[in-house]
Amino acid sequence: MQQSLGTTYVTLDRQARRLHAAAGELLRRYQFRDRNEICCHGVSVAQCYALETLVEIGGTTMGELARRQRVAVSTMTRVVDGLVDKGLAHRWFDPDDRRVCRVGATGSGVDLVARITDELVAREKAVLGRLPAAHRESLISALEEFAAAMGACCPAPAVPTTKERTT
Amino acid sequence: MQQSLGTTYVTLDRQARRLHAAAGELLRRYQFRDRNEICCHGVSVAQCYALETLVEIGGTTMGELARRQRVAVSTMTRVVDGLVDKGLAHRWFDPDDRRVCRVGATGSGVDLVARITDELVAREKAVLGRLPAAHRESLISALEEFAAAMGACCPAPAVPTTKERTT
DNA sequence: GCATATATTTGCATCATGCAACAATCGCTA
DNA sequence: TAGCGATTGTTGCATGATGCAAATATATGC
Repeated sequence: MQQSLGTTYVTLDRQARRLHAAAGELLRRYQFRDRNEICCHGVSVAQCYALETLVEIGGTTMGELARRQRVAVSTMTRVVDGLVDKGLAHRWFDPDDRRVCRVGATGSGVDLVARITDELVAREKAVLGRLPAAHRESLISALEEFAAAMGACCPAPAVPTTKERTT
Repeated sequence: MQQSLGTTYVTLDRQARRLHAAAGELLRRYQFRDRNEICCHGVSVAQCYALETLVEIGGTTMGELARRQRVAVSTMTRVVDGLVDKGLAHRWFDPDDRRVCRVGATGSGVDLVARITDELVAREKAVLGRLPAAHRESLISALEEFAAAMGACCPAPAVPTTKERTT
């Protein structure tokens, strides 16, 4: 396969369009899956994502949580409100800086995330099972590399409303 | 690397968890990108997706459009309402079956999709450019295969409110 | 102590989403 | 041809996500 500079560009353009299509399709499939699988557990999709992050990193501040989920802090306020109402998270002022709100998952929050994650991971397993075993590892590595490249490429100030300082 | 039956299962479980994490991360990045990139063009994200599909398949019915986007028909009604209000799509009754509503993109709809798609594809190109050239093709193929496997695995009745018959 | 910066919440508006009820139409059958 | 059930789509209603701007509370620097 010989490539001049010109065909390289054409190839990249075609690849980008295929990537656009495939990623969009994947996005919709995941959104659909999440809508259907998560809500039966009594939490919304956004609440589940936030709680998952809380469990994963073991508690943080509102700003950091919003940054990770890539939503406005005000949105995260309401998402966490819901989690607190349901007894899945707790929220308290940081004694060292009382402007800061620290958030953490409660015991039942941890349990719920475990249940939901197990369910979703089981689905991932089923999908992986449909792929040739030799393709699985490379798919996952490619996804990880891709997500990292996207993060590096689209800087994303992350917290739109207030400037977040990289501590 | 030797594998007993036991370690195979362990590996699959670990892979599924990595897949879950990577896909979730990717999902959030795309959602964030779409929120920021699409809305400046005067359409919502859902409207843009629907319009993109309309352009791609050259017009269809409400039910089919809803099925492709994996949302309820009632939701799609409102999304298309918005597109029609903006002059980006048109809607008319099918003469052969007047229950059916056909939808299509207008000229300005086609133009808008072209503008937005170009912008998004340019971003995909930038991301691809950050990957080793040798990885690009395999990433895209893997994504396509993965999306297909998800579709085959999670049947997804597709239209939640009304039962869709596989014609 | 006061001005400024930071972290978060609240008010407000927009939009997505699903379900249930309704409306219009089609196809079939008596 | 009238009627009945199925199909297709829209509307009313409720829930929830989202961002921006204003307000609140606290910290920091002078």
